[in-house]
Amino acid sequence: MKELPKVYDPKVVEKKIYDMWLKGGYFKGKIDPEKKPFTIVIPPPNVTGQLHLGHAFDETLQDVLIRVKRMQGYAALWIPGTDHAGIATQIKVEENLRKEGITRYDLGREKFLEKVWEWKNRFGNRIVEQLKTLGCSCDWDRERFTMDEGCSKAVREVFVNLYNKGLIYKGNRIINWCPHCRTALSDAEVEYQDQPGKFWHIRYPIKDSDEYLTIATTRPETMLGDTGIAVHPDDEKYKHLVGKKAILPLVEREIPIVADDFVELGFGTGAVKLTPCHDPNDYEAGLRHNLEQILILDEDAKIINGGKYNGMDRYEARKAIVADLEKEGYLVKIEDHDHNVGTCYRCGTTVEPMTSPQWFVKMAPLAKEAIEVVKDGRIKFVPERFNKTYFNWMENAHDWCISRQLWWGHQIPAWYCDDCGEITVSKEDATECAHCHSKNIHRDEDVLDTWFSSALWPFSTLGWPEKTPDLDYFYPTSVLVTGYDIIFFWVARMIFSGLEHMGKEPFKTVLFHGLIRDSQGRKMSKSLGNGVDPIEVIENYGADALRFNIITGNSPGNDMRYFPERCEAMRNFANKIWNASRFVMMNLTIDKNGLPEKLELEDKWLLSKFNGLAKEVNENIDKFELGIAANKIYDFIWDTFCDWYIEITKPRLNGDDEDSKIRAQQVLLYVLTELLKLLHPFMPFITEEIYQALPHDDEAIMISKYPEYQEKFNFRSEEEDFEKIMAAVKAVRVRRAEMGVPPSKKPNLIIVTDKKSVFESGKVYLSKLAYASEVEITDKMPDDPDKMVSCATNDCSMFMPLSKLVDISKEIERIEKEIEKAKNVIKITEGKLANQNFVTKAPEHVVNLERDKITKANALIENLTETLNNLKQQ
RNA sequence: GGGAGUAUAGCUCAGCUGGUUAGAGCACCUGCCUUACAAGCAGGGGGUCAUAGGUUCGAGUCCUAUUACUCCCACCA
Repeated sequence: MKELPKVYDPKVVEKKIYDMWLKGGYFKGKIDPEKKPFTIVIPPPNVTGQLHLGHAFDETLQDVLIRVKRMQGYAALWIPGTDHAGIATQIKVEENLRKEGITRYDLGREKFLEKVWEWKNRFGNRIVEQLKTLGCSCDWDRERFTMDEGCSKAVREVFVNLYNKGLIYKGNRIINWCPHCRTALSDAEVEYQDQPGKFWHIRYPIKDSDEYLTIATTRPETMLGDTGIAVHPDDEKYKHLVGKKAILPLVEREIPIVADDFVELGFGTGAVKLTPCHDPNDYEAGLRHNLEQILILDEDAKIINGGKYNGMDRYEARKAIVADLEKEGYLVKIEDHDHNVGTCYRCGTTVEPMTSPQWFVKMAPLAKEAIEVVKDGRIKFVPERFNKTYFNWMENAHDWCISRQLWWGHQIPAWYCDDCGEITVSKEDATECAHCHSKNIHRDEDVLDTWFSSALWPFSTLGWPEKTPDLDYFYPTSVLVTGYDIIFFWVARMIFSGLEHMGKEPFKTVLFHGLIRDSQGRKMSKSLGNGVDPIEVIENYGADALRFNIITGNSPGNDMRYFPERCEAMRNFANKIWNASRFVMMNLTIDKNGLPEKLELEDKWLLSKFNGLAKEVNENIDKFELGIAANKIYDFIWDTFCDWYIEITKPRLNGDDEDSKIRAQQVLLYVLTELLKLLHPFMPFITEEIYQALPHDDEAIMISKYPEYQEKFNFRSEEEDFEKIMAAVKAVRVRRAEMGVPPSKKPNLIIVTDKKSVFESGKVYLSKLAYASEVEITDKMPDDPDKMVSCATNDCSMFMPLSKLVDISKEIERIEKEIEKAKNVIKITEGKLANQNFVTKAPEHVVNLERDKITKANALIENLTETLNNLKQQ
């Protein structure tokens, strides 16, 4: 048998094991008509990013699921890949260029893209390697990238299909513009923050009148684009002004006053300036009232069409305009006013709403079935509460702005004809206008939103638009595991995309997890410097410890705090398994795994307990309660297997009964192996390492069969009998601890019981567990009980000649207390049973449990009273 | 303005469809190096399950209200 070191060292093991798996080809997802498919697609991390704890969490959940399913006999496939992450990556490369003092415009599109590809090739592998150190069992041969050939093909296919169906259109509509990234953003990419601001009250004179209207605004510079004023139709204060014109201060433009009920009565001054090009509400109102659209900001948020303010930055212009308004007497007052400011989710810059010619996906027709599919359960969200969030978003989603003024990404497959002005959209690169056949065409410069390609991930990774066997077999995927923070960005869009292009939902279940926060509950971020590098954790504690830390104590959809100390506890657990396995190996003289015909009471107890564990763990996993499952395995290994069963086998292994010795080994080996299998998805490395060192049937634990409930191991009565022995052992230990007797002091132990045969079967190990020199099992009380220390359970009274150590009066007191306690239990229970309602309405087994409780308590009282009387006789 | 979540031991959290005396890890206290493991073993202390009502034979678990914190969504200029 192999000699194992005393302390488990993950560092030497993990790399070796991972290579072994790779070599075995166990990660490969293979089409097998005999098997059911189980598919997961990885949420593709940014190709140039590096692993953070959030990924580690996400990937660990997926790896646990995929490993379990693989072991359960499914054709498991986990498709890995990375995302080109349009804005994020482009920003990084641009930042890098800035260090050299150049911008992307200096390089030009083509050269710049070369740089990005270089960057991608340089860092693209980093995160993949990091996933491997975590133990992810992805099918690396199928690794994909959202800008690889296949994905590009899928993107074009989708774009053209949707365009032809009228679900993609180009329009000059109001969008969110990030002046820093110099691109349009979708609604989802804008983060709103409450910021302290001001309310500037400005006086707008009415034409041909001495009257004026006062209007409050948080963005005075936008007045340059004002083309109207709205008041509520029922607002008595302003009714007479509707239809008249106001003179826009500073600009001197005449603008109409209109009535529109989007104006909220009683808010602000009751009059709203309308800037159709720079506010979504005003845009709509402008359309309703046929107002002129004047764009006053350019790509850098500098003023255009603003006369003397032209060229000023938006904030500079704000200052200048406020100063001018004041100078000319238009400024009524300035109030403090907090308001919600939209910021770019990538760079944090305040975005400007503005009209701009962009591409959009029409949401309403796509949303319909996307809502249906979750409502009717074809897609299940775990936890269910995210349904509501999802419905709310889907029902109200505006059209999705998909064009980005970036260079890194999928360039939009649309060509404009310089002759007839029509648009040609095509899967292949167009060479002529589809309308007038002019060769005089140029391609749209813009690229698509990153999430446009991510939305196709569940089928583009399987080969779509080709009709591949993979697609046929593995789609729809089984589970999608992701954080609730990208439900809109990604999950929602995958759902309508899958339905639209595949005609089938992209996954059956979505498992949402929460965010990992730091130990104080704060979000981990670069600026706070509170991020935890999982790679560092793996180096210190091992991937298994990290995985187990993350998995346990977490429930779906809830955020969790990360405590480094917990990794220590999990490393200790790994070490515990390691040493338990060492113990088994050290005592092993057999070289084959298999259970004996004959089983002792404790063997049956262990097998029966394990059987229950396997049942529960499978159930928990089916319900995605991975944390609970992991905890149960932890408890079983540590408590049931190590602290009880291993201790019990020691006398057998060191004893003279060769037959019993072998049988103990067989049970030890069998249960240890099964436990390792049960644990393997959670702690893949250490379980594989140990499995390889044990006599084993399968090539690798990761392709062995996942344990499940087996009726033949259901030994209920043996379980109960053995627990009687456990109770006795615990009672002795408590008594000794109370008296402070060290384990080295080993007295005789007399067990008085009417269940002699049960206790007889525990005789081999009772002395060891109860620190006794010898154990006598009898149904007669000892002659001199008063000279002994005693304790009792429901099934026995026990005596130890340690009376010198104990104060008789104290002992009497203690026993009386115990009797009191037992009597109290009886009182409460009898009260319950006296309640006719309880007895008739509660299920029978519950009532029986209560009855049983009384019987047991009575037995205990009897045992205790007997002892007490003996003591008192002195 | 709408929606959701959380509130359980000193700390971090489990507790599924209501059913024995509410659990774990860490921390704490006592005693042990008992030849697998001191990264360990045995024992222990510590909780009116946020508050107030209600449903029920029975509530940490279901319902209603309240409080506190967190998050998401929304066009109050």
